[in-house]
Amino acid sequence: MSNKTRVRFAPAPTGFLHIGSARSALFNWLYARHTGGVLVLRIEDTNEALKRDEFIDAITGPLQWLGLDWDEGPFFQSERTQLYSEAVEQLVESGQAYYCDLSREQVNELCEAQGLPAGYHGFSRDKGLPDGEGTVIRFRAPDEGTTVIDDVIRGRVEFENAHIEDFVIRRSDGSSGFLVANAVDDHDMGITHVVRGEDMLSTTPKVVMLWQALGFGDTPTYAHLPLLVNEQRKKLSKRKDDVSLGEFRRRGYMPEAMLNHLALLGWGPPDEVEVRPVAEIIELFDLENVTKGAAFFDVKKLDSINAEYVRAQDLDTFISDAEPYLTAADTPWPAKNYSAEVFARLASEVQQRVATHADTTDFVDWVFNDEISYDEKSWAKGIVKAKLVPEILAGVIERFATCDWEAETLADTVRAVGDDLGARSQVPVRVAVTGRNFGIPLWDGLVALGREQTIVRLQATLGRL
RNA sequence: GCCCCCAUCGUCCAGCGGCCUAGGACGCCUGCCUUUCACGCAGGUAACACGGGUUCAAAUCCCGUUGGGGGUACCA
Repeated sequence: MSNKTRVRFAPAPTGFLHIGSARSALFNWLYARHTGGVLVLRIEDTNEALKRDEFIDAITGPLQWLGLDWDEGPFFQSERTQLYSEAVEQLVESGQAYYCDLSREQVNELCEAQGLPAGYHGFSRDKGLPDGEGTVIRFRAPDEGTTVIDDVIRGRVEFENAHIEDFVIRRSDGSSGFLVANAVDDHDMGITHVVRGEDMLSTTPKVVMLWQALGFGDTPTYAHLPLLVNEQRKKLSKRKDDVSLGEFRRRGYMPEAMLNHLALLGWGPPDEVEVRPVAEIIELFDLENVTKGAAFFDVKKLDSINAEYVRAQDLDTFISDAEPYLTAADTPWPAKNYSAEVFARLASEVQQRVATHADTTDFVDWVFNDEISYDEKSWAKGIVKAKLVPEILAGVIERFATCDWEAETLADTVRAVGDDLGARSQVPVRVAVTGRNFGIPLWDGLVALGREQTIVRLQATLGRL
């Protein structure tokens, strides 16, 4: 094997991929690409309950969406159990592991009876118990010395061996635990750098102990990434936090923007240019520059980055990316009202204003919907607080009845009405016709809406005053 | 409880002993542009957790305190 960098992304298939895992995958990928190395995808399904096919797509789908490709795998730990069993066997034979028939409850009782703090305390260590039903195998963790992790991000981290109890490496159902699988696979797959979340830092000495006990030689280099946290500064949780990558995709975020934002969580380019092509991120990325402190995933920032990516699209791409949201089943307007031609005329103005493609509907709903609803704030600001509104609306209605129904004329007409009255006429008209006091330029939309419908809305508003 | 990690604007990142009266981005606020909004442009608000050292010099190094987080399973 060459001296190429080999990293791995090794998620447990526990449902949808969340942004924390995606960030780990991304940093592994960036490092692999930056160094011209290899990214291995490994599914850690050592637990019987995790071996479910539908969970695999939940991992690979989002990775592909983000554009994170892997070079080897996916490998499934559930298909490699023989290797783990052999390793466990080797440890038992060499006296570095032993059988134990104590249940968790029994362990707790023993602790209490002997006045010991909670923990295992090697109760069965020297009993020479045989294998049997309900028996587990525990690793004989060294009692003295320290296990040192030279972490690329955190520096030297020391664990006193005395603090590490004899942990289970084979469960009572005969399956091997994740720690052995981890050591065996990282060794077998020639992993040179283990890049993962900081929540794994505490288990690292256990894996290192196994690694040494199995005679694997030098361990990989470790790099523990800062955690992604929620507003309460707690590790992101699937249950409590809004973290599904698929959900962000559904909400219309672009994968490039998501990737860009994720890359900025725990890392920053030396030149402080944040929004940039992935090729440049790869070029500039390095594990050495990864931050130590936990980072909060701020959707506001994502919105801003996404908006920048959207604005940078060429018009046709923007239109085709927005199209699914405009023709979805849940649009605010009846499907039959939608016109791709009309949208195409309004698209460039919409593109400048949306944060995501999904937002597109908010800017054109008034054109395609039969009726509008007035936004409360807009009504207050654009109608209640504006002056001469009845006069403006009446004036516009009168002239709209007969003027050319063409964008420039409509703009001039509204302006003229305002000028004649010495008032600002656009906002009241805008609220009357769209329901809001902000949005794309009115005129092309009005052309599409039609003279009749426009006048109906202006009169309806006048009627409400 | 025990073990481990972390600590610069509200948020994300820069700073790796002097260039820092701490820089950029997002957010927020103001102005310009524009008879809407947005974009763009010009400004503004806002941070080195605290206490001791070390040093001619500390946001940067060391120790402690406080605060936050992670781990403590026959989950990964």
